[in-house]
Amino acid sequence: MLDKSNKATTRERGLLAKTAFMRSLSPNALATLLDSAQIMSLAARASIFREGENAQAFYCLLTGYVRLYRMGKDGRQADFRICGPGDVFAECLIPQDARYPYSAQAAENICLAKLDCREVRLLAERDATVANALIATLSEHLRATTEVLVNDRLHTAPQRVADYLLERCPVDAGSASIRLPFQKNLLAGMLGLAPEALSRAFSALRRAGVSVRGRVIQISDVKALREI
Amino acid sequence: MLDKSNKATTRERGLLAKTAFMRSLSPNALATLLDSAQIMSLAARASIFREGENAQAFYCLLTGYVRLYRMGKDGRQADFRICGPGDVFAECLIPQDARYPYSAQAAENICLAKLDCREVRLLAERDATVANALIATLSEHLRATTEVLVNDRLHTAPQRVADYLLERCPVDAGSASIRLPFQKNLLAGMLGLAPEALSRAFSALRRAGVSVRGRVIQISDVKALREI
DNA sequence: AGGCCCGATTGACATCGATCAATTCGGGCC
DNA sequence: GGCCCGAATTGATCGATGTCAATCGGGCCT
Repeated sequence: MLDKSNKATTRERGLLAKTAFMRSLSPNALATLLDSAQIMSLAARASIFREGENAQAFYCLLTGYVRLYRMGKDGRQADFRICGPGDVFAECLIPQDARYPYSAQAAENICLAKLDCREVRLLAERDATVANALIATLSEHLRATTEVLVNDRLHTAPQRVADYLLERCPVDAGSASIRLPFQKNLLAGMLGLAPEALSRAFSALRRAGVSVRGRVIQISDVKALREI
Repeated sequence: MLDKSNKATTRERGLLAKTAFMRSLSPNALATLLDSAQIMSLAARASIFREGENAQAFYCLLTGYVRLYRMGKDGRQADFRICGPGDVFAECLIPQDARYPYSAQAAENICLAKLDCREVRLLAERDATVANALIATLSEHLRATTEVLVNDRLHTAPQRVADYLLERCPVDAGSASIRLPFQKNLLAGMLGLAPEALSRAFSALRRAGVSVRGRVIQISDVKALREI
């Protein structure tokens, strides 16, 4: 479990700068953040932070995937967001939230940048581009989370799987082929399903022209899938 | 269905100014917003805006309750947030979201203030207190929505009802009495339940010392309820 | 190439919650 | 205080999904 924490290399600075969160920052703010970023690598399954820990960092994922989840009293855990390359998470920007309200775990080997949220907060006060980026990021997360919540309440498992697939199909394709960027395990969690239920949802979609081989998913009739 | 749209009276300005969103604004920004606010009253069940409509307003609720919901293809609708007095909703702050991604409906007779989100956006660029207020509001909404999502996935109906009750009990009380601020209908929606399921959840909680009479709920043993 | 191991699938079952229908309740109004 | 309508409860049933257990399969390592 490599856990060295380094300054960003040129390559990493490039990756970070292309991120949705950093793309629109003023050159000044961007430089400040890049300079203070700590780059770290973590092995699959490593914990990034846990529910209740002191929240002073703010993360930007460079490569790999991360699970954000909460645990119930009985020990079961529920994912509510899966972060991929370029995503920002744990935006603890209001001073009040001193503790992380959830846990974060590397779903595979990852590389991420750690920022100090106090610093970001102060920067946002002086530089409107930072404040704007925060607002845009939060808005987007809120939209996405709301979407997930509504989907859970409105759609069955096969419908949610179909939605997921359709979101990454070219809009006007007749057929399509998709390669999942991670294990089905993760996909199940992000759809709020047990792995078994995901499997069954895929079988249910066979009749709609969806065939699965490992991580590769063939969709013979995109339009038909939309009707599910 | 009264739908007049007026300048804010002194009383309404006072209410608005005490709102979580406006409380921390600079005097300048506060005055600007209060001056441009349109106050309107709507009858129960009136639509405030609908999914897909042009999003140019930003609302702050003064009195009553509002349902935010989305509709599925089959016409069923799912609430994802219930707004009460002082709440802000439809924060369409990034220029990109030109359309409301959901619908809003008055759950009872309400009084609300309508702001221009373009104006708020511009104000946020110049005044850091506005940007800060937006960040705080969005953070809080994100936290709350995440909480709901996780609760849905982790807890059964009686547990979610118990959670709701416990959140509005004095922390250290042995017993408590709560008066619901709205119809059970609304509560069901906000917990993601059919009204029948809410009823059944309440009966299930009888064994834990919860008794219901109309809108009044008696909890004989708060600590016991926590164990559910 | 073979074997191993973890992830994925399948089956059987239990449980939860939605739905539909039939009462009952409660609160607002006269 | 009584009436009446909409809201809430209760019952019966069904479908969806979680859970546990067994098996299968693919990828990876040697």
